[in-house]
Amino acid sequence: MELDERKLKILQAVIRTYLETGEPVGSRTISKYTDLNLSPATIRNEMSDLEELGYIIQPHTSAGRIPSDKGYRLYVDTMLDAKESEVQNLREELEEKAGRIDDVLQKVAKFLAANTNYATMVSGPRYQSKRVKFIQITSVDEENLLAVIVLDNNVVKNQMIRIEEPVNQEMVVKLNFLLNTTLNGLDVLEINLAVIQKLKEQLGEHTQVVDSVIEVVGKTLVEEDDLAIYTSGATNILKYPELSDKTRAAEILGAFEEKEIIHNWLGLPEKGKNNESRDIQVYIGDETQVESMKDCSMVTATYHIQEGVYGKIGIVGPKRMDYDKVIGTLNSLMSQLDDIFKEKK
Amino acid sequence: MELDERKLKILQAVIRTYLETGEPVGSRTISKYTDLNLSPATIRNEMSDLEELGYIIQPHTSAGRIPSDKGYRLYVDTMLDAKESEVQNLREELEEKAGRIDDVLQKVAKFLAANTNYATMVSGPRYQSKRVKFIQITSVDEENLLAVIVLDNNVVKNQMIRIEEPVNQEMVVKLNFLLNTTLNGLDVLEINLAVIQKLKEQLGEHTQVVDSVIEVVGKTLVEEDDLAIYTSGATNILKYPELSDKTRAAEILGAFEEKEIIHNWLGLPEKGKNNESRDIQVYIGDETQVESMKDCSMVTATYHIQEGVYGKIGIVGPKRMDYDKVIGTLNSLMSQLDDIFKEKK
DNA sequence: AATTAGCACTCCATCTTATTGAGTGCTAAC
DNA sequence: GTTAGCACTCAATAAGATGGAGTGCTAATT
Repeated sequence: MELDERKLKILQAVIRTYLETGEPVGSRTISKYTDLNLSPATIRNEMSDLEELGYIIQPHTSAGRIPSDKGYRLYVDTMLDAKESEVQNLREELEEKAGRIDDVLQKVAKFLAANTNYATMVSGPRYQSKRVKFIQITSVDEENLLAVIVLDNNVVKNQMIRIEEPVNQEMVVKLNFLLNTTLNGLDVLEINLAVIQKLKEQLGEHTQVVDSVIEVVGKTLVEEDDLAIYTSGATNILKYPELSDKTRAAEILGAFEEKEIIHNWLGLPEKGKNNESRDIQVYIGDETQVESMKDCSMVTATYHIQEGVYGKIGIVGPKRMDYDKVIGTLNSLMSQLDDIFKEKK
Repeated sequence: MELDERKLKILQAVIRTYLETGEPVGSRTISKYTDLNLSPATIRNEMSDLEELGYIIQPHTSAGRIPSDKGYRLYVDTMLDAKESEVQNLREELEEKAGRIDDVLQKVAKFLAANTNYATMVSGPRYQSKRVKFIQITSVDEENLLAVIVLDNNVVKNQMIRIEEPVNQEMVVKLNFLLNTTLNGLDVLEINLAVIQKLKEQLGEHTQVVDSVIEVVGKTLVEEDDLAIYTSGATNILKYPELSDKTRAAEILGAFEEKEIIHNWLGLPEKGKNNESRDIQVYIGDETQVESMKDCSMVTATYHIQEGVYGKIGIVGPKRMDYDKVIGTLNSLMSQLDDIFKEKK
């Protein structure tokens, strides 16, 4: 059996209607909905075929049909129109904040949650390689030194170093010189115990203070930056009866509290099809690879800050999410974001 | 009518039982539970009195009784035993992280949520006055200057400043000198447009670059630090039937996504009674002043990092929360925290 | 050969109606 | 003052009864 034009139209009608109502869709509804002018009986026959083909499902004998994962997939891959959306208003707000990337991303998450009524999450940019550009030790007061480290992606780290005894200016200069000559240009991944040990040796005569400074600087450099994850609208999940069952909702909402979990979600491998030109991916039901999300869908998109520096945005909702709108909004948002970051660069 | 010894005992029994079960408590249950050896009939009479006094409530005619807000309040104020709790294990984990206060606080939130099964929130320390200790402008590369600002509470701010044309070393030195002499020791609240204007004037000959540097430094100083709020276990709310009604749950959980709201909650005025010696406050039902929390209770505690620098910890659960355990845990945790921060200081 | 009307059948959702049982208040006895 | 006894109330649960949306099948129509 083949999917002819008419079956496709009917499938589309079933899905569209279901997306709106969340209720199983019957033949009579479709008969009225479409421009096909077919009687319910005919529709029934076609729907029976569509079920046999695996695109729709009957929750129970005398109910209408709802889309299967396979049905959604077909819909997402072939039946969506490109649409413009209302991202414009966000633009200027973002422009203003563009300095603080974390603010921008938080705002993006909020905006998306508010506009789509789904749960959203945004991961901060991951820098692929980080080289030391510049290190500076400064004496703040008698008890504290301040280490400021600039990486080549212009990320700044700083770390107070508590010291027992005051350090004289000469020593600070010497330390700065040594640290810079040794570490500059090194990838932070290359900075290990051996390098630190070597550093200490090079500084022939060295006090305990110097030791600890070098140690702290080394540690600061190596330390994992924590996952920057911004979420918003997690509670939107509760708006959809099919997800708001208490245990399931608790699982999903719980996951939204754990940055690591979110990070994993956003790290899902890309599916073959690329919708539009942007890196927008859709995961339906089991495709999310997460048991507790088997009744959800997730749409992800990738934004780029500069070559090799990117992060992801994800939107989680029920399978009957308004893919059209979500993808449209994401598309539009992505191009705005890329613009903003490009300017800034 | 007075609250005699026996009435108190019965009230206590009602509350204790209700805390465990969450179900209205009947006279027969109490009759068996207490060591009073009274028949259900007698208990009934006493309970009738207790209801008249406003300490307990009958949800409907033929149900048992549940504590009223007034009943809980009496219980919290007078009937709790001090108890030791299992905070010890947390200690060393915290010690290790003590450097990064935000990590510590996040961990505290998680620990409390996991241990109490309620929703928890922690606000980062608020510094009452912030004076500039030290400013340093450094030239990072041809396109960027880096401003590092240390406040007297040892909070470090830094800000990249993009510049059009390279700045020579001499100018940087001059800038540093000027900024430090003018701003050091000033409270950030005192740094307004006028001060910045004066700064510019003092620097007789000044290029546009210098202008922008001063502007950026000023802005960075004045900018509100964002609210540091850490939450955990919000979804625990769903575990309590009396709160997991969809709309109510959505409201509470939604609030947990908004830092401002949390911040307001934690800023509630203190109630008269102080439980134990620490600043532990209990807000029951309407006392939270938040409509959507009228079926919740909140316990807050204050931790101190140094003189005048403190933050708050809050635990939100159903009215029938295990006050005994929560307060015990908080008490113990607070003293641990205060210790840790003191050492670190 | 495709479409449609008609009809019997299924099954969920909803409403109605018992039934149960926990709990109370009251009265009279202890 | 305490308690046993009893009638009464009311939520929660269970057990039918009803209705309606929807299907699948068959036979008639185009």
